[in-house]
Amino acid sequence: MAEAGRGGESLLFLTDEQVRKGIEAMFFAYRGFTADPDRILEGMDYGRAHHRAIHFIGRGPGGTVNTLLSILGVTKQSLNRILRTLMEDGLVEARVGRIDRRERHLYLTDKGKELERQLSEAQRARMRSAYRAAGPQAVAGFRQVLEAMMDPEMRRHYGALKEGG
Amino acid sequence: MAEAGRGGESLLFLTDEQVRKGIEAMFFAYRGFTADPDRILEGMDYGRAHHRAIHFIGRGPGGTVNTLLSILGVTKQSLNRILRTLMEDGLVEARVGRIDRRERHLYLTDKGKELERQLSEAQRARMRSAYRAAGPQAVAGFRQVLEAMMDPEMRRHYGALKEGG
DNA sequence: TTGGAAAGTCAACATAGCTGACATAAAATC
DNA sequence: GATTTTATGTCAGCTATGTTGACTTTCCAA
Repeated sequence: MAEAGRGGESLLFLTDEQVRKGIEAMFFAYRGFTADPDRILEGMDYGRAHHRAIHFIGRGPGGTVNTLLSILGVTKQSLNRILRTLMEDGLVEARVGRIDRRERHLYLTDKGKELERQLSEAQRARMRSAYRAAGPQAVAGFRQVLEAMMDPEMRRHYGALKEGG
Repeated sequence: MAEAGRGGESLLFLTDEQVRKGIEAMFFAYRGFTADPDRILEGMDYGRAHHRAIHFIGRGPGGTVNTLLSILGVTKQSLNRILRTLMEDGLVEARVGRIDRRERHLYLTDKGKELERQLSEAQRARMRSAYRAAGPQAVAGFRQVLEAMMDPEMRRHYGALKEGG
């Protein structure tokens, strides 16, 4: 790989080793990223899949099952199992669509919102602390790289969620 | 949350919304991050766990099972199943320790190196392309935030892997 | 030399993915 | 009005990869 010593500084950083370190950074950081919610959920009958469903239902209340399906990228059978338990436990509510009555629109109940808040707070605390440690400029770069790493369809979903900055 | 309008610009970016977007960026980007190796492995009898084992054995040849265990953060029983199939298939070799004969030192065979190369190349291509799209400064920020997000023990492993810049 | 700790293995179980087949209801189309 | 398509849900069964518990082999130290 090594693109000759004289490469402009715009290319110099792309050594194989640098790229590998990026890969490992993603791996180790993702573990930290999920660690706190995982800890909260262990003991309850829920797992990471429940967390993801709760997160995105909370983020886009009234979304349909199909929407959630394409955000999460799992099969309907897999999602259905999760949703069923969440509804049975009264964390999520599915309302029949008024315009198209085949659709189910998903909402968090108060109980669901409470768990969402708890999970989210733990995860945000870590993210906020990482942001603080790295500084504003690093945060911008972080988001740029991650966005460039997404598949186009995921980037679409990502962009569709309401913006904060 | 909302830290009053007058917060210095060093704090202003830490709105709840910004932090949530960071969380979602991690989620969607990680999907892209694993997508290419997953595609390669589907059809073979291997999954993501095999990829991780192959990656870190390739990265630190001669490491013991215990080292790998603490890097991967799974139980030895879980790792053992993965390692057994990789050894049966002749991708990984375990050599009994010369000093402490309880230890097994792990190495990739030529066949193992070949699969490692193939997986790594796919993943590096995406990472490199994201790096290019985002630019050198963004890459530095990306790594800073990810590093700050790791649990300390993971950061230790991360730092121990040979540096490239 | 014996007993505990460490490394690794075997067995059994749980979670959450997957595919395939099928059911139901509603909407869209012909 | 009949047919087809869409959205959702369900059953059954498979796979990958986690888990715990019990066990063996090896090493070390009291």
